[in-house]
Amino acid sequence: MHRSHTNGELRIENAGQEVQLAGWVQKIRDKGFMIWVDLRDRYGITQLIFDEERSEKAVIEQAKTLGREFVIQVTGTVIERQSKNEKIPTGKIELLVSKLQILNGAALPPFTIEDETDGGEELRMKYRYLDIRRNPVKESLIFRHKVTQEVRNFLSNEDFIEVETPYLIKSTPEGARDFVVPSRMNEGQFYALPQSPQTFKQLLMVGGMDKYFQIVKCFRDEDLRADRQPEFTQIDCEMAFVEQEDILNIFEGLTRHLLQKINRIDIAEFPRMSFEHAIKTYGNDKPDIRFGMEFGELNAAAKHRNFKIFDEAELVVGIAVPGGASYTRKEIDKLIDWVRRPQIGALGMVYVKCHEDGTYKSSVDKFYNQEDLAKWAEETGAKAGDLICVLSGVADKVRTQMSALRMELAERLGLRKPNEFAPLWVVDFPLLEWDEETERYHAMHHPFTSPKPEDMALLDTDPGKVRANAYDLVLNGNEIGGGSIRIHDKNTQALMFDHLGFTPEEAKEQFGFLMNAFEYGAPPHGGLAFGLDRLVAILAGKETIRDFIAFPKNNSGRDVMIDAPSKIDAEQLTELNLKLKH
RNA sequence: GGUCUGGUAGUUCAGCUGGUUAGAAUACCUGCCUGUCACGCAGGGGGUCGCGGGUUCGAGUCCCGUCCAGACCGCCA
Repeated sequence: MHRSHTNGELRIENAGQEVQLAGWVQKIRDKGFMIWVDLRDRYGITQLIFDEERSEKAVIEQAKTLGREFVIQVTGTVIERQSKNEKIPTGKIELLVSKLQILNGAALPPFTIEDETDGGEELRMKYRYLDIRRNPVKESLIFRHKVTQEVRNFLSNEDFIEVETPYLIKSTPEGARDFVVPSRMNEGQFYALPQSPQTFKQLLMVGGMDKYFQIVKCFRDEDLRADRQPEFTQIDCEMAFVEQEDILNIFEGLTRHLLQKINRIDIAEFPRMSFEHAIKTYGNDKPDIRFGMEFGELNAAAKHRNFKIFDEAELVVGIAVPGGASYTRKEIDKLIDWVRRPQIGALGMVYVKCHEDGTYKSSVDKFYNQEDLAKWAEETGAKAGDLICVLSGVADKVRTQMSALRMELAERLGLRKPNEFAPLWVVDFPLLEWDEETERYHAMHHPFTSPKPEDMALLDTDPGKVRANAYDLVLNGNEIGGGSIRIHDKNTQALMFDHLGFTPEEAKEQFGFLMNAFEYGAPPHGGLAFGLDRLVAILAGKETIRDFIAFPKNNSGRDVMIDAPSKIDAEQLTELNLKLKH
């Protein structure tokens, strides 16, 4: 078994050479007098030829037994093609086969191994190893490799050290549900798989590692989505002796580096936006700023005109839809239906058409005159030819609804261009978030996040108002990274746990190791983590992260290829001292 | 935990208000074809309509249950 070249390599200059190739049979075109076989490997396709006149009969007979996806090795002479194929790099040559060896036969694949496969999602996942033979999946995995390689290059050049942290750690009730692993040697006790290496990277800072990173699997036992997997990869980073500004600068640099190396794009603007501004202007904390359509708050110009719905609303907010004035009644009704779907949950939508002649036509002309509507146009930035969409209600709900509408309209208008990139930092996140269910404050980021010193006084009087030294990196409407300056002294950390409703005993039980470490000279530190799967997908201009994961799980957390999770036998249960309820 | 959509040939799908022998494309098999590369032409095989129950003279089609898949809400510090 030997190959002298790959299937993507041979050119017209190689004509006359005797070579050995190996790979999979992509396609057989049997014309009777000649048989062509496309031989495929990771690197490309080379056409093999078996010819009545030039090949030995035995070799032709052998070629007739080939099937799709057979693994073969051939020896032959590179010759110039009579009819060339300009579409592939090897299209000027073909290999006149003198010796054919079938290394392995193949059952008929359940779907076609082509760029546009006929296979559905489930089937492709069940036979993922066949799916990976297809160009789009193969290229996606190679693309991911390039991204991680560039991440390692950049961070290593910046003196970061990659350190591995354990996967079998301790369960904590904060945050997402843990995946849990029973311990055989410690009866009745369990490890948890890390939701992130958070505490370990902080301990590495105490250990003097200064600048750390790790490309690391994390695990969260929560329900999945198209872009959410139970195990996913983070680029996890932490630095000591830094302030927020230092971290933002380094990772702005990493983001620019990736866009430069991977996408050949130099980012001009890399804005920073406060959480508050993002919420008010875009209705969420991960704004897509590739396009405008910013919120205009219309309370002043919409209330006290006897329109009851707006008068009773906490917030009236509008956005301008470019060119939307030409929408028909039917199209607008459809839009109204769209915002009224339970997933969005708006009760209705008011609209204003901004005509070219400077007049306005609204669905609420009974209550508003042209002057009022002109004011709305001003607030939303609507120009002649635009449509203003207006929603009202409880402020945070309206903003969420309007944000969904903004994204949907931008999608329909083609404003979310996959090869355009607009990164930004969202900063000054609130430290705490009120949780209706448990009726207490939760850490918005995590309990190790440092409050802004100037807001410390509010911690007792108005905890919801306290801002954190926390930041998110947002790219094209996706949160791709988030982090914070951490608490590094014992007393502040104890205070935080207290505000989060931990008793000192609980805090000690769960995070005693961290509090202990803080007694021994913890440096000021902070960091962040990128979601690698999503980052890679976005850089590639794709929506689904699954193509960038070699062996992803399905909607219900199953690996349909290996059929996991699965039952374990009674002996294993006994050994682990476990008993199933049912 | 909830809402919605789907499950028909190896595969992707069509199949109308219930009505003869369930179709198309593609893949596969056989034959033909002197330059194919989405090859072409002729022919052929291929189905427990996810599973269980019900309504009906009659169910792929209607109803109930169930399983599986997908999208979303809740959830994801």
